[in-house]
Amino acid sequence: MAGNYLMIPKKAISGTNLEQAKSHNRRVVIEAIRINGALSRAAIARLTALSSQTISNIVEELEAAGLLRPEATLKGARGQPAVPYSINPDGGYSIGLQLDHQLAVGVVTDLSGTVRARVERDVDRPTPTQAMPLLAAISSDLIATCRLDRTRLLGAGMAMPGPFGVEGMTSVGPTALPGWQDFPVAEELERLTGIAVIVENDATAAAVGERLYGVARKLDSFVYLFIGTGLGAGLFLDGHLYKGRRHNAGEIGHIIVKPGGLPCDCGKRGCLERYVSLRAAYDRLDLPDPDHASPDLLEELLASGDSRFEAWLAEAVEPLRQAIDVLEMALDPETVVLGGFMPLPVIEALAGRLEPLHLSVSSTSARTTPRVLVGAAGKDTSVLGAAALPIFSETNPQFDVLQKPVG
Amino acid sequence: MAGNYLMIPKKAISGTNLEQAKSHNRRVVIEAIRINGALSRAAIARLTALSSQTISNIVEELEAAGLLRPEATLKGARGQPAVPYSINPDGGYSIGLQLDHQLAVGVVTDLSGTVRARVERDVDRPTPTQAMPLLAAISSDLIATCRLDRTRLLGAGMAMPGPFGVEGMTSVGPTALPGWQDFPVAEELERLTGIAVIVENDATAAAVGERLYGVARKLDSFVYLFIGTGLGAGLFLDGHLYKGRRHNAGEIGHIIVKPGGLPCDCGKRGCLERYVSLRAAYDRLDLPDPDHASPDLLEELLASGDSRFEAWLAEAVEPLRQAIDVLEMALDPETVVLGGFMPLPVIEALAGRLEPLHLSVSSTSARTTPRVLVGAAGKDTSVLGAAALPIFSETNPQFDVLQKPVG
DNA sequence: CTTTAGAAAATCAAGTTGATTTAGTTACTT
DNA sequence: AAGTAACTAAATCAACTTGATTTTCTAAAG
Repeated sequence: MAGNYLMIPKKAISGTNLEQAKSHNRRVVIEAIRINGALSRAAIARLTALSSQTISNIVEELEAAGLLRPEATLKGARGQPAVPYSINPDGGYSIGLQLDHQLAVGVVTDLSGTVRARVERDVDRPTPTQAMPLLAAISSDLIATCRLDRTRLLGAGMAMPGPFGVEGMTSVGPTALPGWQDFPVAEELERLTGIAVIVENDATAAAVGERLYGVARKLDSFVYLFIGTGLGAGLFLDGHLYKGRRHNAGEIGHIIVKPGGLPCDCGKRGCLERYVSLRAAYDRLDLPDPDHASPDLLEELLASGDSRFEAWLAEAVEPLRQAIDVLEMALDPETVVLGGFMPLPVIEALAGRLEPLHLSVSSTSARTTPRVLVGAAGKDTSVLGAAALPIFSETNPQFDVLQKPVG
Repeated sequence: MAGNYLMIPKKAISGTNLEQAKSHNRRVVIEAIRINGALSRAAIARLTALSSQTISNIVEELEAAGLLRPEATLKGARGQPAVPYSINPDGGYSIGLQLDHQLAVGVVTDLSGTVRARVERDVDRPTPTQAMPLLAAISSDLIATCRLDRTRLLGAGMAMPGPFGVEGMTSVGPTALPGWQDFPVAEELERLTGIAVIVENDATAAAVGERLYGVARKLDSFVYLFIGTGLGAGLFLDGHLYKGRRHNAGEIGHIIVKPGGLPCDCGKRGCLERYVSLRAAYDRLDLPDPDHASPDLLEELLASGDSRFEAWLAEAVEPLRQAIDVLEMALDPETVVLGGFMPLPVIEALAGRLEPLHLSVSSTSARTTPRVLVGAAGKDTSVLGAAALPIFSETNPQFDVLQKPVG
């Protein structure tokens, strides 16, 4: 009856102890403040169901560590006035890196997500050997221009197009970056920079950004639909980032929305990203050199009311609706957030034409959020998200934190 | 920048303490044994990264509580012989209930998932007022026939077709049960039986069953594709059951696989479950009374090589392939498990015709499990899964366990 | 065949950690 | 002056850890 595929004794989920519990509680405190804004100790205690004494101790520690800072005492209510605490932006910094077909971007953000420095370099479908030194140079530039306190650097996050490590998909076609299949990006960047690096696809990074600082701040389950050169989704489910078995969850660019439709380099026909993506738009416009077109062009064409661009818009809406439908049905999220490299006005134009959305499990009158939201971060969404990755991993309450490191 | 949709202070994730940690560790021990079979204390300690002393204490408690029992001492190796502990089947019981268009089934299982009693009643698209007393009667029958020790009853699980509470979908069409929209099933059953009830859709219940006792025992992330009257998926992701914001995650019966295809009662055209479901098969066979057809008929037609049934099979394969593709792309699971009310030979016939599957993120040579597996539980899969629900919720390590009950 | 060394499992007892409890104290409003 | 809410300090408690010890076996040596 049982599956005999894995006879190796599976490593069990590991136990926890007081130390892990404390780490969890610290994260819970930070998360409570991040979601709700400045909070007094008493308020945190109420929200987290921890005793006020425990919260006092944790807040004291976090303040000493520079992660929290007291705000002006709140007078006007009965009783002893409360001292609200907020997250100290200077409590930590993070480097965000983004690599795409034509652009490498790097930013430094503080704990509040504010950009402290930004660097941009042109690239042309870079291979790992070209990109690695460039990204390392970008991060040392960033550190230098900010005169960054390395001890306060939480790490670096990097966003790049997925999928990762799929034979016949990762390196194939105009929406993929060639030569990256199975390249150990994080390890190599860590070696070059000496900084801990977290690599995610651009959609996942963007999702984390929106969750920490954007429209998804209070959401437990949402999907970020990232329209870039290709198209992918970042999944934030039940308070956790869901990445999938091989880090490829959300790679829905190649789901079939029109059986027998436009041929795709992956070998299938009618893939979603043949209709909804920068590349799809470029192709539809019959640009002379679609490999080197810029998203800005689309913004201009939209503003000028270009008829061919309008035709693309019209044709893209139904596949996009289907993508949203599929995501809603499969994941029943609180909302779907739209964003990516596609210029904001174009995203908004698409969003504006979506109604009526398909009937789905999201079609209920008892909603507190709209079914579709436009992301807050604009076209830097994936670098900002990348920078958010280390902050997220250091401060978000997660199941893993409760697990003892085994070995 | 931030979303202003929820100005009510969001309840933060809550903290933890020693008590929660202990509860978590107890679950971790049980889970380790469930996944790996009988384990000595020392082995559990290694697996869970807890100290052997801690494990000794926990095992002692669990044995005293009747949840674990010692097996024969393992001699033959050096050192003091190990005493393996396994889960005591009689440590607890659970009631599983299942309701569908034509059948209500109830089972009692023990902690090992073994069926101790089974009851079946015919129904005909029952409304809540018809079904509730029937289900209550079934559970008291079960308790009586087993002479069940009520103190060892962990609870009851119930599986029924989804989606739940979606206007224009829950109660519409031949694959839905009418009159159940917004009916508080769990509350009502609890009131009638005095037993704690967990309600899930049949696919989710089946997923839990396969995870506890079936082919998915060692898997962290998988999808159960449930082919019943309609079609839905149960999602087990990163060691957690993912249910979605409104308990409707995985309701992919109404994703569009053939734009402009067969009309569906939900108002769309080309929905998946118009091609892959019991109902789809019945419809394709032009049965005189498809509302009262039985899955057994399909098994007979398959065995006899009926040409119309073969035609349905042939037509169902591509939509099924697409469904698997969508699930793989969206969730990058370790595997997709096939099952449901569709008779096992038919499931196997479908599975046998699936190759070649679409290229997806699951297409990689570095796999330890096949992309598609057939579920182990057969057509009782959803009742057995339902019975597994309370056991799962009482014994599986979950994030929530670490959270203090607030209030 | 007996003895002895070695190994692994299990236990014992003391020690540590961090949340909770209890009993205040402080600093406001009314 | 009374009341209230926020915060603090010390003592308590629960559960994991540590390290030494005991138990019970196998394997090798005599």
